Amino acid sequence: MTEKKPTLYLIDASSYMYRAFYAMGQRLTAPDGTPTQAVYGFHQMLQKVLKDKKPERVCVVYDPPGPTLRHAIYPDYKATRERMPEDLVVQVPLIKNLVDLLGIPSVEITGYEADDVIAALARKALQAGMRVVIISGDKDLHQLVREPHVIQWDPQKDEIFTSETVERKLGVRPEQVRDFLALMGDSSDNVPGVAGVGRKTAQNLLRQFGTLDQVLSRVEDIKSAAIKKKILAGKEAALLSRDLVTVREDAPVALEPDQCTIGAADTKGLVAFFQSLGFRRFLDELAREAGGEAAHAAAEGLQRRDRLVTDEKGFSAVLAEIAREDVLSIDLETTSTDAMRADLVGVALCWEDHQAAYIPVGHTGEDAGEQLSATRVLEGLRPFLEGERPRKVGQNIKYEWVVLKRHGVELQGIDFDTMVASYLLDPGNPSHRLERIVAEHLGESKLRYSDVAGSGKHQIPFAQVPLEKAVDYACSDAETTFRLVPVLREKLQGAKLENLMDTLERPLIAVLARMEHRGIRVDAARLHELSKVLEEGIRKEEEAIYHIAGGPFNIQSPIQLRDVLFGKLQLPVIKKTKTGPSTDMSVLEELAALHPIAQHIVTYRSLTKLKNTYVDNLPKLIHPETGRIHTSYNQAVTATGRLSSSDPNLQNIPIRTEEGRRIREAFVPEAGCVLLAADYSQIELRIFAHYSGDERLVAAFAEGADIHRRTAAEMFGVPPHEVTPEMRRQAKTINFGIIYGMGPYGLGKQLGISQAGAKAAIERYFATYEGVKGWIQQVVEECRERGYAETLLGRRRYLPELNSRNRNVRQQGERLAVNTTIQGTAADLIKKAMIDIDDAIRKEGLGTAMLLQVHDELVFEVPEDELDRIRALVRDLMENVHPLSVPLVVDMGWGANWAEAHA
DNA sequence: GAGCCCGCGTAC
DNA sequence: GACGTACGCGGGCTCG
Repeated sequence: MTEKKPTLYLIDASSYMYRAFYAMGQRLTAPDGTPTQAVYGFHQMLQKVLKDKKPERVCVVYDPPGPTLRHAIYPDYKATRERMPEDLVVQVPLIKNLVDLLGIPSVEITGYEADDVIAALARKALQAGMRVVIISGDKDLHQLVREPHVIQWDPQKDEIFTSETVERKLGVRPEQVRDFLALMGDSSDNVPGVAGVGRKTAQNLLRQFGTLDQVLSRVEDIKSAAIKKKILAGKEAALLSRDLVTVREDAPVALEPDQCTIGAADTKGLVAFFQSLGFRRFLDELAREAGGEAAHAAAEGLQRRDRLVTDEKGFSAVLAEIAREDVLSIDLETTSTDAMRADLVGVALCWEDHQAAYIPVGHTGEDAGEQLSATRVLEGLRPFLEGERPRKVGQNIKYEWVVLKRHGVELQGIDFDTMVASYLLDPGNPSHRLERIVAEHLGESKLRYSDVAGSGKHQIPFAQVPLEKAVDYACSDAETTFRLVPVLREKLQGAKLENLMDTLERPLIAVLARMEHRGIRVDAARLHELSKVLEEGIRKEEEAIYHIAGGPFNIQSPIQLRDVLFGKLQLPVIKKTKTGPSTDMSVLEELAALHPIAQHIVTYRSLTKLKNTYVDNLPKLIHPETGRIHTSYNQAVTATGRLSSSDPNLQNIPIRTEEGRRIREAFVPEAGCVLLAADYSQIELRIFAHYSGDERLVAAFAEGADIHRRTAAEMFGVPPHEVTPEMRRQAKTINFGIIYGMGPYGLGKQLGISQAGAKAAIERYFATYEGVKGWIQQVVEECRERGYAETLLGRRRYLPELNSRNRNVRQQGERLAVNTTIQGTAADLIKKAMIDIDDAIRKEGLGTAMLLQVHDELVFEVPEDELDRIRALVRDLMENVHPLSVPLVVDMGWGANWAEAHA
């Protein structure tokens, strides 16, 4: 039996600090706001090493602050590196503290990079007869690999680097890595390498000559004259680069491999440490594994105390406590994510950190046992829910509002919504789910819905979830929401977003809830008739298409359609998508000149679109009890601040075509009412004029001119009455294109003119409106400096694109800067108008209901005798929502359906 | 069969 | 690669 050689694990700290910092995908923070994601990720990495390898000898190696020997050789070494982000800088001492608390030895030597210290320690270990595992993802360290004695391992990607894997990855053996990097250079460390020699050439040279020295001494043997020339010219640079990339083994390390044993962890210290950073998961683990009394106590302290309330006694105790509180977090558990169809299953409440209560009212699982009735619970809670106090907070509390309203309770005193707050802090983030918000702002992981109810087809209704799990889940929702409130409020304050929250988004919640709850009446019979008409039209188009194509096929299948158009019929490919030739509208329009099938496909598409998306689906969404359609308005989706609408989306109901308008005819008012549509005329262009301050643009709006006609007249140098429809169309396209940041290419495509012609048109536009160009440049620059676009009411959207080194990405950022400022301001204004109008309607006790918002349009259901009053009120509040340097103008129409209201 | 992506088309 | 913001449909692919 041979004694197993001990192994020394050398951890390259910087590598994992940076990676954890950037790779988490989300920003974690401690309760006090300190960023923590690098600490979190670093600890995860350490745990993986400790658990998987149970190492006896470990050493964490840090990079020292300040210059190293390499800077003496080459002052520009790592000169292109950006400085360590401040959010990471503050985490470095935390990480060092963590390593010490865990009892893991560490070393840092002034003037020597971690790589060099690792090499020196590795050499010592080999001499002592040990094996070495280098823990790092860094390719510079590949040069030290000498299996079986030295290997490199990246625990995060679980990648092991041996001679073989290094060769597969880089195309050279580990001992050639330094020469390889010396030849090709390393842009991340600003190592120059030989100009003109890249990865491939470097590989080929080393394959032929073995080492850099051989390459340089046998330069005459290089076959390619061009490469020979580059090597001769770059000899100095190559030698310098080799000095830079070579890991040296002579760092003065006092620490001996034998001393690198893990000491006892300071459990008490770790508990305090994890507690201060809010790492509940690690605390739990510590309590489970270390079993220290202190850890148990601490985990206990952070552990929620959940109360399950199933009887009158428990419920009255809860009510008595709530009565004394200022803030109440509420989360309803129900049978559906659709608030208009949801029945109550339970109520979770929280009014104190780390404590929550769950009151089941509709559990049907085997373990359900005694429960209070929904009616009883709502009656008991009513005074608190319908009063201003306690103030109510929730995650997407609009949902609670609608469900409660359907259960006869009108929620008042909404104080805060964590979803909305998270959205305001970073509207570009695609998720504002509670689980993600908790991870980002509390640094905790949370029980997920799928953890208790399963997912996919295994998902069970919440009512059947075992009560114990249900309590845990519901309480965790209510309680984390409660604790998020002060954290998010402070962050809103820090970002100057508190006012936007308090005066716009929060008051909007109840307005939207009322709109959703009210819904809009839809004439199903009318849609049914339309469906038949469309069906007949579709049948005819199908027939024509099959006839031309010489047989039936699925026109809705892009693959089959491509086959017919570009295979069978040999039509030219105009445009390509990722997967093949495009068949979209712009392509078919071009093909229409060449072949009759194209027009039929366009018509077929438009008819099936209307039928499938709208006509046949809207009736399915009519609520059985109200006979109306209740869309959901999402307040936390768009990057610009607009609302979005879904289930169904009532913000993209057709209007531009005749058949499309037939669909709007099916949206009708209640008997005795009319539908009133009020839309802002050219709101985005007006905002653009306001911001740019361009005198002619402002004057045009001040005079009430037809802006597209005016633009055409100015650009083409003709009097307004001589502007042709074609000229006006071009001007209109440019007006919109400018807001979207459209370039000559896009404008040319859109107008069907040459790119040169489009370029000239844009130049004419800028010459006409002299203030525009300057404002665009100014707003882009401001956004770049601040890091975000800002709207009139202070809404922010972060635009990291503006500092990208990639030109395309940067230009994209510039378009976003302009467009978000405009679009987001329009969103601010109509949201404020909605709040003002809702207020006025309620104050005056009117019977009118706001039903829909379509970005620049509001739709109301108005009792006939209120129409005059409402028209005046809506116009006044919309037009005077906020003073701008141009007037805001509202167009209105009304009638017996939504189409008529637009006439 | 569920879940996801793609191409496409509707709105502002 | 080139014009911003959304939602949702049908086809078709992947995965279990």
